[in-house]
Amino acid sequence: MDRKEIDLLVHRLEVSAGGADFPIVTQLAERQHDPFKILISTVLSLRTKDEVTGKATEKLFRLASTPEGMMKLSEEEIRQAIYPVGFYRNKARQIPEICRALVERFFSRVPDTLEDLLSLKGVGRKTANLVLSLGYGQEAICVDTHVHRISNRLGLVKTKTPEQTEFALQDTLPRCYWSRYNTLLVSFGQRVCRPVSPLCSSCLLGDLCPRISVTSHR
DNA sequence: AAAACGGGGGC
DNA sequence: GCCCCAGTTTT
Repeated sequence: MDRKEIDLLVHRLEVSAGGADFPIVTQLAERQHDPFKILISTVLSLRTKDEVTGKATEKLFRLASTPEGMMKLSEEEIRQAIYPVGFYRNKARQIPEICRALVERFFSRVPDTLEDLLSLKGVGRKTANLVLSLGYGQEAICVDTHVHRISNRLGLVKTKTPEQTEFALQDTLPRCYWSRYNTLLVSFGQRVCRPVSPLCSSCLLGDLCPRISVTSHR
């Protein structure tokens, strides 16, 4: 795919995804420039729907809004605040640990490099790249299941794992699109090009989509 | 009753 | 690479 086709693809994705008035885009924008909030809400969001995690994040931040405060919360307090995100074993336990690590190792600040972020227990490539992209305004490709699935569905990459997708997209997409592509594909993936029963009738990709029986592969 | 959900860790 | 984790909603 050459530069012109990529430009067109990104533009059509933008239109199909509903542009800036899509709730997720708005929500993400509101959290911008607060890396700590982005980090915590992303940990909460793992395998959980976004509307749920948005509310949970607000409730949790009402209890404590800094790493110092949050590391003192008990698992039970956190569990109550973040209901019903699920996966409490991981989340309610990891959040104070992450906060403690921030305080002890990073002067109570969220790191702004991939390596430092990945050193936090419970933070993987998806979370780390989202913090870089949204929290620090760096161009970073953040690959979740939506980005992985659709990038392959569109034939943009041919990869097996999310990590391979991340590197393949770095080779394929011009850097100026990296962060935009993240947000776009998440909206597009949740709203239009869903894992099952995709809404092809309201998709505007047209001939840019291979349209090989959409149900036959992810 | 299954599958799905902005994954990550341990091995 | 594979397996485990584990709660709520959607199909």
